[in-house]
Amino acid sequence: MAAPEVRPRGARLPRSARRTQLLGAAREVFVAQGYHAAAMDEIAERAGVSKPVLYQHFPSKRDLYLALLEQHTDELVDATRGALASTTDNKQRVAATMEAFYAFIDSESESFRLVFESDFTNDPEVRDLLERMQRGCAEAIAEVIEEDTGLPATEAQLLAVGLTGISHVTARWWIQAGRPVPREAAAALVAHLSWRGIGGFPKAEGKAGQP
Amino acid sequence: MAAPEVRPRGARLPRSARRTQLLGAAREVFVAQGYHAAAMDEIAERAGVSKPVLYQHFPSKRDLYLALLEQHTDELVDATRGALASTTDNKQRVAATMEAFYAFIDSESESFRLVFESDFTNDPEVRDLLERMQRGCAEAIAEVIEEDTGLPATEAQLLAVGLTGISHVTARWWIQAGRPVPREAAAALVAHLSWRGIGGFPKAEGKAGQP
DNA sequence: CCGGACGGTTACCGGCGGGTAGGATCCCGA
DNA sequence: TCGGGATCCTACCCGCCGGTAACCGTCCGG
Repeated sequence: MAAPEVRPRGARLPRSARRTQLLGAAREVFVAQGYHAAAMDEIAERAGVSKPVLYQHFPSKRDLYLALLEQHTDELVDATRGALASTTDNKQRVAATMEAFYAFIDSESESFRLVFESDFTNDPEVRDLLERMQRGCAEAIAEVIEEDTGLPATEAQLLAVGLTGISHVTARWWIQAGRPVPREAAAALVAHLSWRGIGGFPKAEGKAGQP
Repeated sequence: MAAPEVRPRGARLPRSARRTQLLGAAREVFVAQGYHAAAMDEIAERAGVSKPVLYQHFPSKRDLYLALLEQHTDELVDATRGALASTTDNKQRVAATMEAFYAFIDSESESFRLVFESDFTNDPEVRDLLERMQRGCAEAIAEVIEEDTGLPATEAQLLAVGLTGISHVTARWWIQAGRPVPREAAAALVAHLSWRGIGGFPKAEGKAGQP
């Protein structure tokens, strides 16, 4: 691939600039290799720097990973909140949220892999961050559901989680299958599924369905 | 916890019995710790046996994990196929499939964690197994969708994946939240969501929704 | 009584990779 | 010109764990 392999060595950088650059290199490596297979040496090399420099900015591999992860989970929660607030028509809300979700997953950096394909979920803090993220997204959605349907909180939460599940799983499938349809089409189809259900699709002939 | 810690040492077993027992011990450890944190020593100890015995049955940690994983992915695909074949009414098909999915996840052994929370997805063969599993489930569902709606294969596949996504994500949430509602209720609610969509739930007052 | 197959054990190796000690360089203000 | 405080490097340590070599007891057929 023509990815920005190893950056030129030798250039000195002010502390904060170096830090963000290291985060970028770490993201690339963690996304490509996962937490366990990623080596600190490799992250350092990718950034054009030696390992101790990395440790001057982050106390441990784990902390580096957590910093990165938090950044991206926050991003998704914000995107979800934004999409929900963009309209008051619920059907459009669903569409907007799906679109936001697909946009998040479709980013060049593939950073969604950190969030949805983490291989460090054994760590309690990682679990906690991911759980928080899901709560953040689901509660925002559940609030709307609860308000508009009068369902009990638990049920609303379950439905909300279901909606995030649709987007999450279909979006990853869509990427992994090589984006077989345009992003907007996929998001729209999935939004339709979410809004009308699978029973809401037209029947071909006299097959079974609703009476 | 009162989990069956370490089994009594000293008993000799015929080869095949030992093998299945080792698989059981491995499942317990992998489920509790994940692939990376699990040590071969611990699996052996859990089975009341020494490490070389483990290696007389499985050539490597990776192979052991793969054997275990394949077993459980097959299980889920079969359950899905069974549920789809249990009726010809599509609405009931959805309900049955959800119920099957929830049953799979609600097993005592928590073996679903191997499948849905694997920390070894970096491995190509693991990826392949999981991908196969999703294809297996999704294609079975997509076949029905395609046949009944006349949608193109890709679209049907996307919808099918969406339905698996609902079950997968809600079921895990339901477990993680401490099973806040009975399993049948959760499965039924989620089946309703899948069939009618979020737009199919009753409105509380004069709020936005379908016109 | 004997040999060998089978199931099991202890004790060890080796490398990978996270983390660190100690020193070299360079910029900048006095 | 001369500290001194950044920034960065080479070189190393060491613990963990997957995997193995070599050996032991026991049962069974001849």
